[in-house]
Amino acid sequence: MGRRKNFSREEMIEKAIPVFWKRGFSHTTLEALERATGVNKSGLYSEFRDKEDLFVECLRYYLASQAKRRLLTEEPLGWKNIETFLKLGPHSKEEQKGCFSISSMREFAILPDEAHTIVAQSRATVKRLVVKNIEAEGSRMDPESVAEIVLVFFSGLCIEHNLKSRENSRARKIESLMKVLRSL
Amino acid sequence: MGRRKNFSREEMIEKAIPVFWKRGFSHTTLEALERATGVNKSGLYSEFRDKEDLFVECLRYYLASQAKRRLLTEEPLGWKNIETFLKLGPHSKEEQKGCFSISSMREFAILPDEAHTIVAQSRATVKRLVVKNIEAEGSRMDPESVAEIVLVFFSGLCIEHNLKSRENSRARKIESLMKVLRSL
DNA sequence: CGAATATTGAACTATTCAGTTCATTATCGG
DNA sequence: CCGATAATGAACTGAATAGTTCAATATTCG
Repeated sequence: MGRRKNFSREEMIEKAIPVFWKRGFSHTTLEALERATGVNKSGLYSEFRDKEDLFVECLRYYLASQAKRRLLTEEPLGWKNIETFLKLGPHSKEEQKGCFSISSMREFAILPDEAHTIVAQSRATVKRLVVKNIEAEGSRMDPESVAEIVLVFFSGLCIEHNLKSRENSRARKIESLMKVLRSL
Repeated sequence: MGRRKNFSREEMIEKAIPVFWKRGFSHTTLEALERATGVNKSGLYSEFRDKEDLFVECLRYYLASQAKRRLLTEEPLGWKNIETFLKLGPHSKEEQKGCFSISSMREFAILPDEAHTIVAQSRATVKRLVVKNIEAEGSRMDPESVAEIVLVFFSGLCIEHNLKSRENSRARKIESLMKVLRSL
């Protein structure tokens, strides 16, 4: 045997995500990725086909790790989960604002179809979970319709993280929506 | 006198908008701008300081032209205007999906502060108009809160235009929300 | 026409960046 | 310690791209 790797694929992905997240695909340079991961181009290209491949893997990994948070599967199902999803789903760190997946939608025009597919799939899954939580509350309105409202609102929240608004203003918006939803 | 210009600043801006809108600032090349405007670099740089300057002017122009549509000031004020705003505000053309202003939010990290200011201002104006329309309906809920829901929902709708969903699915979402709002 | 003025296109520069190559260095098992 | 193997860093390549310059060309007014 020879020398062992001292970085893992997973570590690289984890460290690359904030870079892509903040700067977008187009504006992220290989140099920035080297700096963030601590792995130079040689290592980078030994592990990933190219920048695009790394990006897609980041997206995949991000969505998987979001799913692991189980924001929408906590028992008992209901409005509380949806509120948590809206409050804790979008991130607020300087390097990671909103949702990586929603942010990358803006670049679909220049991203491979795969990115599109991954995001669409994850979106479908989230929607199903939201529907389940609404059904559990037995609302008078059609759960599908309410779920769609929640998802669009989530996307809006995420993208608005780019605006310099205060944390409590976001919380207030979520509370307003939740008040409306619970009254249905 | 000498030869007259055969392009106007305004024409250039109008033709540049779809390019920036579709590809984003970062991924838009000068060559693409030359092709779209029919004006070559010389002319381009005689009229604008640089690519960034042109982008900011596009943003400004876009927001002014959106305002001119008066989607939210049609008398009588009320839910109907808000519905129109949600339905007709976001565009659906291949080159112009959603809202140019919302889309450019994704690139705030690499755009001049001016872009941020312009968008924030326009947003404040739109919010005030939405509030007025809600007040006109005399809803039981706080108009400010409802307006915020509408704006976040609008942002969400715009960004979701990047997804390949059908036109009628968008219409359905808007109708669901309007049904909820009118019931408040 | 001719002087004045403006546009245009093309060539040029300098920089940035994705991606490649390779010689050097480190670490492994035996 | 040795031979095998793999990571590493640095130099390199080629293409793309923002921005500049300027000579050639077109248009205007008198």
